[in-house]
Amino acid sequence: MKKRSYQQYCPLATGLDIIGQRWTLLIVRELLIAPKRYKALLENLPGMGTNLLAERLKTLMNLGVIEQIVQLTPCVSKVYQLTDLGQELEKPVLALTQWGSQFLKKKPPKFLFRPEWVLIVIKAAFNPQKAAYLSICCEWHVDGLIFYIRVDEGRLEIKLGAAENPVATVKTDGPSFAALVLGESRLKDIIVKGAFKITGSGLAVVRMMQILCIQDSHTQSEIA
Amino acid sequence: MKKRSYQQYCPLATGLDIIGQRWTLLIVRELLIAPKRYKALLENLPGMGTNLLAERLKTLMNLGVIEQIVQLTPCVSKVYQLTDLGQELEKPVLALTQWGSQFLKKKPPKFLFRPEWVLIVIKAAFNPQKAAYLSICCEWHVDGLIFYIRVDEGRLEIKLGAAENPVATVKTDGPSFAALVLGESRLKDIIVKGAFKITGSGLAVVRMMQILCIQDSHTQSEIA
DNA sequence: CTGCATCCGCCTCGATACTG
DNA sequence: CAGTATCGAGGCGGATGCAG
Repeated sequence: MKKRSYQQYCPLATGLDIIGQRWTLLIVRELLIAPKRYKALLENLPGMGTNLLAERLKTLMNLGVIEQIVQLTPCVSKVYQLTDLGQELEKPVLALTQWGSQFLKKKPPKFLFRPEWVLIVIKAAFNPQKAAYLSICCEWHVDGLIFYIRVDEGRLEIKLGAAENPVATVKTDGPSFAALVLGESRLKDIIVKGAFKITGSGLAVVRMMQILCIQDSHTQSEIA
Repeated sequence: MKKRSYQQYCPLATGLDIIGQRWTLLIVRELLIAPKRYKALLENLPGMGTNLLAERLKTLMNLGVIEQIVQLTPCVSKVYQLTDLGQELEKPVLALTQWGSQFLKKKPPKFLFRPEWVLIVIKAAFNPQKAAYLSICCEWHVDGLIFYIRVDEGRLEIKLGAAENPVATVKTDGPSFAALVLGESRLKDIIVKGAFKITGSGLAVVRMMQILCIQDSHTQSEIA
């Protein structure tokens, strides 16, 4: 039960002592998307032993990174969620996500995929400057997952669930959505393939995707 | 020799497959400060097996994160340094550093300490808005380590070595420097203790430290 | 002396089985 | 559903050996 520590008076080493072990940041990723119950975490983290998950959750709770609460909607259940301290891990997670995305392209398609993870990529790649003077809200249905993306006054909002007043609704499949966001496919090609069904303003969707797709760092620095 | 992978089509998981193993990000931290030779890395990472360091370095080289070059100054030697790809890890490292710094305060003083690490904290905590309209360059001698910090037009520059035209030169010890940057001691108290010797403009040093010290997140959000 | 490679004991991890 | 218990395998840490 004793922990392995770097024993260094350094914030990075101290942080890694807490969230640097295997699987821990992936647990945080899952909870950044939404609070989840024990079983849901296990399902999204295949390969992780159930004992290890239990121990990680216990440790993170002791450290005040996550907490366990009783959720009332949509049904009564015990779920784990990030505390404010844990929520502050969003910045590091997004930074690592942005860095890691350039290695993703040549990955075998056998790997596990969840459309929620693409939402993190969008957050990581978001550039407020590109979104200036735009105000769009789209609802998405990707592999059964429903969420909306709202861009307004240079701010980005992504939430699970249906939107209130979307200007467009898009239905597509996970791989197409990922390829689009990662810049591996063009919107035009995916629409032609028929994997993209738009209800409402198509122009709004086009505009939004111009903002959300990953750009290479050269392009980004030009704009900044 | 086979690697353990998360097998997920997710940028975060992919990134962690590369730099998520034990010690790897600390190697990156060392190389973010300056290129180093094998032995120097080993000295700054006590507890790490020499075999493990060799294997990590090899892996990182194969992945294009670091490279080995022949350094000519100050003496001819083979050193490891970050590639452009590796340099892009600065953002994640700084983000994790900022997060981890709030856990640092109650750490036992027996832990290993290097003044270079404080430089990363300064970079992580730097807020361009606070530095607006300021132009200061100070040279520091901390536990024998010489470096300078330049603030100019909202930009921060930290480099090892002597400054060209510093408005002030400060000599102090590592713990005082760390306590100051981490906001655990006030500049006044450290000067009174005699652990702080300023040559040149004392006001410049005071101004600069107001910028460089860690602020709690509440204060930062007020300014932003 | 630096820059690794080899060997070995141990701790962590991953899979399965089991319990409240 | 939410964990706990168990155990084999593999990554890690320390000591040592060796070549340039």
